[in-house]
Amino acid sequence: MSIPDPSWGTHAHTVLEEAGHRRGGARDEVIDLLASQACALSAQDIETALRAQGRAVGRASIYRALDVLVEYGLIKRLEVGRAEACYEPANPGGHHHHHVVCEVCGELAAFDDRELEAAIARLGARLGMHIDDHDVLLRGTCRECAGRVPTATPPQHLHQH
Amino acid sequence: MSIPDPSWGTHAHTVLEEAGHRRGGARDEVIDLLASQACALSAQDIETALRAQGRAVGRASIYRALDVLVEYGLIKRLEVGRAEACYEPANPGGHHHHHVVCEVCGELAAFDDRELEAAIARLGARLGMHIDDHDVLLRGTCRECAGRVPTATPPQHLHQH
DNA sequence: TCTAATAATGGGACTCAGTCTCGGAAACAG
DNA sequence: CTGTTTCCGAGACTGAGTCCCATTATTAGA
Ligand SMILES: [Mn+2]
Ligand SMILES: [Mn+2]
Ligand SMILES: [Zn+2]
Ligand SMILES: [Zn+2]
Repeated sequence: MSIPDPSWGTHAHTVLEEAGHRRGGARDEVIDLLASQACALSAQDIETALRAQGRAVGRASIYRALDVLVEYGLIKRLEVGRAEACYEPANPGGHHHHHVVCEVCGELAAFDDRELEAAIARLGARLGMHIDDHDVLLRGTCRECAGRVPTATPPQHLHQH
Repeated sequence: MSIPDPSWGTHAHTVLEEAGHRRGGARDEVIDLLASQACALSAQDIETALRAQGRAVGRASIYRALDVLVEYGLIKRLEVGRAEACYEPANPGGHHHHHVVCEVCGELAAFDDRELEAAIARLGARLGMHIDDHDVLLRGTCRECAGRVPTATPPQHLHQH
């Protein structure tokens, strides 16, 4: 999700409405914010962003909205090894991408790979159990950080959190 | 890691010793427990298990031990979408596996797939940045749970935590 | 339009995995 | 042995996420 997809917001609203959910201000704000965003956001990010634009929403409501959206497959929850989870809109068509995280600066980048997806699909078939989702996370050093690191450095240590 | 590998424990002790770490009771207990275990353990699991066998170890020491072990690549940290992380011994040869988690009962199973690893390796090369680790997690429904679920069930929802 | 039923909201207390601190214990080089 | 340094444990602390519940908003139906 490198480019924000404005149509995702309407789609999300529609899905929830058709599922019988009433429309409330808080959840709408969360959806609209996610629709306008290019990159995955944490619950914290969402709270801060909404407050900053004068549309503060209770923390409980943010988590509730995220739960519902995950439930309907409208957003994808990402665990990136940080303390908090991040969320990003999911393409209704099922097309998706995965991420590489820089172990040095924590930057998150997306990539999209047909071959990887194909390998996972075949693997699922081979396992003999029904697989309906998967996560892939690559860890490495981004270009910028690779240039900045002195040559005689001991192996990078990634402390949890 | 379906079968505990007793030699891993000695290997871990050796690596740490050669790296200049002093040998202390707490970390030894953690290593020995991990070496005897077939499945990934959380920090909580470790604390409980050690206490149960009368070898209680401070929580801080458990996390310290896990940090060091991750740092030297001796264990692998797993995020399985639960609240806490899990840890399991890493094969010194670099050979490893990934996991499938059942969305219904939470059971964790390991699998090992050459084709997937090859796809990831090629992908890393294509990305043009140095990748030194990766995670893959499949989510689905295990055989047991597939049999138990009534036919007219709405799509399984996986609530976070 | 009005109303009743019910879903959504938000403040704030609470949980609990993980972190930090610091005084004391153990390891080990010399 | 002894001094230096690392390791250890108790417990205070942090912060993401959860829970509760009184209040407010939505909406189907009269
Ligand atoms: Mn994929
Ligand atoms: Mn792999
Ligand atoms: Zn970087
Ligand atoms: Zn199951």
